[in-house]
Amino acid sequence: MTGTAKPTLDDVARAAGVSTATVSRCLNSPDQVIAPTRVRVMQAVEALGYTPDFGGRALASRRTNTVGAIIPTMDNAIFARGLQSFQEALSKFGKTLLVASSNYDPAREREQMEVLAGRGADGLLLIGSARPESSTEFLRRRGIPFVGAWNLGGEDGYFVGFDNRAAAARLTELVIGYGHRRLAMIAGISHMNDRAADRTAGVREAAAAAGIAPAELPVIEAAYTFEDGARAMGELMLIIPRPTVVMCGNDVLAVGAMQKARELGLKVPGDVSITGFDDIDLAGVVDPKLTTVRVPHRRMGEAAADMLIKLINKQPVERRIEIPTAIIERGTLGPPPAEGGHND
Amino acid sequence: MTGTAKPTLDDVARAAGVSTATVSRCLNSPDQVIAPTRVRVMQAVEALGYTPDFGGRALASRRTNTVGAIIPTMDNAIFARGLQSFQEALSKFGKTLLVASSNYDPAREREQMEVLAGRGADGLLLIGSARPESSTEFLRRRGIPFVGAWNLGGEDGYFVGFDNRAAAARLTELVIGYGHRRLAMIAGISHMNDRAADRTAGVREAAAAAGIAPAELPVIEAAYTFEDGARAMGELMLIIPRPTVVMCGNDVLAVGAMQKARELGLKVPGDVSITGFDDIDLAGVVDPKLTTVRVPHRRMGEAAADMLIKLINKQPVERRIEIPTAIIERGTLGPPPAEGGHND
DNA sequence: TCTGAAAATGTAAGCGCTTACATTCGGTCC
DNA sequence: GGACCGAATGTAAGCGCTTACATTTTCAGA
Repeated sequence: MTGTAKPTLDDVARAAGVSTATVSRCLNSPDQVIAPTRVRVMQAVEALGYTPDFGGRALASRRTNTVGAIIPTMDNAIFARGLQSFQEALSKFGKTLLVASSNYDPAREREQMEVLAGRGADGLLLIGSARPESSTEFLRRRGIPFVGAWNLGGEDGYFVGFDNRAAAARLTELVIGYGHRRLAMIAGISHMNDRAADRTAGVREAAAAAGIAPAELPVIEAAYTFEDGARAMGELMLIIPRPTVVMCGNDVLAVGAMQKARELGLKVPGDVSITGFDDIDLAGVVDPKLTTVRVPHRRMGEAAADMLIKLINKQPVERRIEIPTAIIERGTLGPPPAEGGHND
Repeated sequence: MTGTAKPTLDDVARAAGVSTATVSRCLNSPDQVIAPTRVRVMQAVEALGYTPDFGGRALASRRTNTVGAIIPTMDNAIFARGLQSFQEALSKFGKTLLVASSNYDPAREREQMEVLAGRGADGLLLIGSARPESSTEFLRRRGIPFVGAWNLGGEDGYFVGFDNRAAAARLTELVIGYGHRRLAMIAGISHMNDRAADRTAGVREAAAAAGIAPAELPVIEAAYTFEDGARAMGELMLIIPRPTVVMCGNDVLAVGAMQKARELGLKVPGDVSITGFDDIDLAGVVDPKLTTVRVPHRRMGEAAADMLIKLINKQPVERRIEIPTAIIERGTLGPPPAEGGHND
């Protein structure tokens, strides 16, 4: 404990008997400094426990090598996984990731944008595309490139993600192909969440295309927990005639629904089919295993990092990179039960 | 798009026709500035899309209002949840959280410490206590307070967490109380993970106290996935005489084990009992529901924030805050099967 | 109307670092 | 041996901000 004050470049320079410029060079471009000097400087660095001050460095060099990500919540495995690989990819380019969360609140997202901009983020990763024009305008004005992930946006902006809508539609077509006509849906909360909204839209679209009237397709929105999924399932199962399939906006809801079905004494898929979305680990563990849509988060994280780096370096990039999804058929989707008796 | 350059305090001052000092005061202590001036300044801020540069501010004020957290991986719901509440608690004090991950590598953890120190973190949240002396020495020398979380450490340092060892021991006593003598364990990877190591130690300790020789207690370490849990379970079930209970280092492993048991045609808890640890949401969803240890992550996150803030403000604090855990008895622990026939 | 203290604002000195430019050093070549 | 040159190092000017201190303005009280 040689004193609590943070050592500065100057301290190191004095200790090593060189100028601050030489110390700086030792740290940033070592080969410009002759070996004996370098060794002496490095020893001083070590001895003092010096670490460069980020603020000073950023100020002087006008570079930060930092990129920011603003996710709705950390408390969701989906984002955690994608973010982890985003970070890994980034660190290969010597970039540091700063993570902030918005709690699904656009105002808070904007705040975090300002914080990250102030911290000198070279670029930003955002989730989805649902945000006020003023927020993107702010970034554009500042010249901070950003990419939207987990979904594909509209005309302008850069995106890497999935076509949630198309995937949901394809799954719905499969469901209808099994002979189901009485569909129901437990959707994620769509407010400020275009991923959830698109999935719902996809299901509705495909149902409509098959001649199922929108009024015939009950949709309940539920928060991202097993309990909420179960609760929604409870409501849906009260409907007469009972839906023969419940399509869920994500796997967590689907597992909640399965649990409720079991409680109600309903066999899956014998009495009611259930589908999920995301293909999280859990989907392979429940019994029967969940039929769902695989969404490759890791690949998306990497692709997003790649795109953002290129944007920062002003290299040419595609505006949209679509990561393909795949329907994983497992055990929870089957043909509808034979018509007739209310099995009571 | 009024130009891409980042506006500075100076730009705002000029636009508002005041000095930079006044602008700074508007931003930091608005009541020192008379209303008309303040309005004019704020309009200029708005019009230019100005956000203060963090580096410059940190440099000049020697304050950052930043705290850092270094977690092993983001890819784990356990940390995500605790961190989320840590952050929420922190933001009430106007602190910003910077998250870094170490990938369970002490060298990388040390690196991140230096990065965060360089970024001016006022304090640090670390996970557990397994790290080289040199790392903690570095922080101490820098006068950066830190608290270890998720576990309780040794003599020195500040900790808020659970007594993983005692909790595991209590659960083991319960298991033995059910009449089990042939225990086995699927432990988390203990390398650089004192939480996993402590849980294993607790089980061993209680078993030994009940007269079960260490050699009679097979332990397999497995990574944090369903698959690894299932694989370990497979190996354990080959042992003759077969263990009557498998205690798992966390719920994920336990669910993997349950899945394997089902595959093998073994009834839980009829043929083999299984216990978990953590009480994640999943524990209440599997069938039968998992008997496990509840670990209140949110409360821990809050307590950790509280402790760190006090440390930063040099207020008095307890060195250790233990968050109590609770055994949650549900459906996967029962008496051992009657002795005799190998049910073949 | 004038005085003086308090309130509002301005001035300018750094905070720790990088970097353009200046200086010094150690060789090489004639 | 001296001129010259590239390599190594030093000097010093900011980067955008806060803040101690100086200056100006305001306004209550006489």
